[in-house]
Amino acid sequence: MDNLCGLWIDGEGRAHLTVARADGTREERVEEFRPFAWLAALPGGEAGPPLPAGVVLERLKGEGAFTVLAHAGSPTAYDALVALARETSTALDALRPAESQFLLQNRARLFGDLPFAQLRRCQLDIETGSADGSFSDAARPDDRVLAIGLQCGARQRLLTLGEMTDVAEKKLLEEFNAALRDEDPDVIEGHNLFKFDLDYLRQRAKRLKVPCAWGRFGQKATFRNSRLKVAERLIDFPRCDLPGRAVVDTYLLVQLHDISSRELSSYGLKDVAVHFGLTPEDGAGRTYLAGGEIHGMFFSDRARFLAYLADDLRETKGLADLLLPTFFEQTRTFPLLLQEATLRGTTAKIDLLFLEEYYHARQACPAPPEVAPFEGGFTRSFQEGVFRHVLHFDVASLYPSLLLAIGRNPRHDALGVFIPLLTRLRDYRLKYKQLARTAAGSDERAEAQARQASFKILINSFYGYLGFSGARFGDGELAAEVTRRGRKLLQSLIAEFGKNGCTILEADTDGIYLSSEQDFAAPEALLARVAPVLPAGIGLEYDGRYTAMWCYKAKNYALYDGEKITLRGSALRSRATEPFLKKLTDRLIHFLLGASPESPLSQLEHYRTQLAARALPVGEVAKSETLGQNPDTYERFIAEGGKPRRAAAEAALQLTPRPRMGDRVAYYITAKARGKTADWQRARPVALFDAAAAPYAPDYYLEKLDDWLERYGPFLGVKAVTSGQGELFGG
DNA sequence: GCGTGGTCAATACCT
DNA sequence: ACAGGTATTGACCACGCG
Repeated sequence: MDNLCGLWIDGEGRAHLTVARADGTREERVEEFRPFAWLAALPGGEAGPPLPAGVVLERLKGEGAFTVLAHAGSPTAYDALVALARETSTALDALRPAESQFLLQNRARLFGDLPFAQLRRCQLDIETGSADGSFSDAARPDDRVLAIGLQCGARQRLLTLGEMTDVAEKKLLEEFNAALRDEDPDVIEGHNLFKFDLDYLRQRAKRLKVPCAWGRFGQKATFRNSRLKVAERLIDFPRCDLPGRAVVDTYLLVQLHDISSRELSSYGLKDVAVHFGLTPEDGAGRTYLAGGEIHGMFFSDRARFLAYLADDLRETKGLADLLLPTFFEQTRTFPLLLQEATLRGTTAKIDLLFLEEYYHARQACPAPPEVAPFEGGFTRSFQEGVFRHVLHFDVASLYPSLLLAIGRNPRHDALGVFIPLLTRLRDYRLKYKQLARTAAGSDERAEAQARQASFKILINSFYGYLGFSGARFGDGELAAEVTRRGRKLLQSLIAEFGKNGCTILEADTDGIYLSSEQDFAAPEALLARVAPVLPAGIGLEYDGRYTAMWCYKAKNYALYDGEKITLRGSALRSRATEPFLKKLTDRLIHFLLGASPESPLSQLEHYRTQLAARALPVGEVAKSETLGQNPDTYERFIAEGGKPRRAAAEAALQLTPRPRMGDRVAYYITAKARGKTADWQRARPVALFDAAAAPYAPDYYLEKLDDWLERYGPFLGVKAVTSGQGELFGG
């Protein structure tokens, strides 16, 4: 079986395919490609202007915003079509990139039945030096690329700079081009390679007049500014595309992974590698170099320098081993490139499956609908305080199950693609979930596990797709019907558990925490008594039990199972919280849940003393926030009198190089001064901490301790006392 | 100039 | 550019007070 491992549409409109042969080698083929686009009408009407040469129009079946399909025989014809559409004000909708058009048109997918282990992967990492010891900057002539590390399967190529000259650096960049050409990888992986490695190499290559010929078929890289949405925040990065290859940034994959796991405190390679167990916690066997040491080590101890580079490559590969298979699976499912699978959202992916059917059926396509705001899941905190004998139940795949139970396709899905697709994906997932447990080989089990996990994510996003105004086949009313049934269902469960003598503690969307001493030993029996209230096709599951639960507020609670503590909610685990307050809250929770005999109050007093003496490290008091906009944008905004001003953004303006949107900025608050009272006027980056000239303001942080006590004291039986500490440390 | 009480936007989190 | 719901924080404004 021939498996497609690379695809590129050239400027002449030809498709260049890289196909894996059975022996693992790669073969190139060229195929014809006819670009296409959807049009809202015949350009200029029935008696409109003549069509450009090479353009063929077809009227599509059915109703919809796009009733005409246009095929172009060449890129020139295609450009003429776009121009004609613009001149005649005819809405035109084209899939991007062209590679997706090709895949959709041929019902083809990348990788076919290629095992992940046979994907030709290459890790990349560069080390750079700076003439003056500061952070290396590609724009400075004398800051240089010292080494380029490539790891391709078992082969490692550590290319190094021969001498500190332009000639030598140019030679290094040329060697890199040659190495990539020889290894011919399907994928290039690196940690933060968009924002650092590739960007740095691009700048040096431009300066030294070396082409960035890193693509297949001898093609050059292209760069453009792009943006990725990771949960609530946007990340800005200079995207790099290589014809015929995928570029994968594990720094982005790690952040996408952390949306659901939320266990990472830093996204840096070294920390993440330890978290995932790729390197032992004590760093044994791993060579570490501080940023400032790298340049010197290149000359003083080359072996150590190279060991460090090799370890970076090893960790990067380990990360991609864990995080890339999901996207590899998606690429086999959707008509898109692997790189697109890592950088695009779920809407784009689901849209592609719809459009593939509509294209081949020659059916008119809708435009995305208006979606009115609608009510979501039922959420309520029923109790506050500490409870014992806690059980957790939840409904299995609530929203997908409800969608299938309703069985209705979105309003504009004339072909009825949605429900059959969801059914098929669910059946696939169940099949692979089974295989992940029972398959003979461990590789096979891992592959099945990756598939089922990837399908799970996809299935769960179908509901969100319906409610999104950018989804071509969205249907807000159907989404609203799903949540309405979900609320009703959860409330009937709450009532039923109540009838069975349980104390309901907290309910959120599809799950219920309750306390019941008599059922604690036999939760399955309780489940059997309650489950009959559920409609067919909806299953309730017993998910776990806990010796104690502290209920704080809606969506904010802590669980203790006798071994470990689980925290939920922004109040209890926000990464923006000052570390010393976070530690205090952790102590409180351990104490309340019976995991520790020590009251947090002694620690609180300790903090008071330390703060007063400014003995607490600045890292303990600093807040760290993710930037929601670029510092340059913020600067322009305030220059025009924009408000409100923000402490984190003000701190970002003080840093060089300036951080970007999506980066985290840690800052502390300095002393109050005349005309400088607000936080934003007193904020200073931790990176610029100066204990003598700009120490932190103890009174500011002592006040935070008072606020903490006022908020959490009642759970310890402490009445809130307002102290006058603030006056003692002013100025 | 300073505290207070209210609104609003931004951020981080949950299912 | 998948959804809505909740908690928290800080900026800002109007206000009263001195």
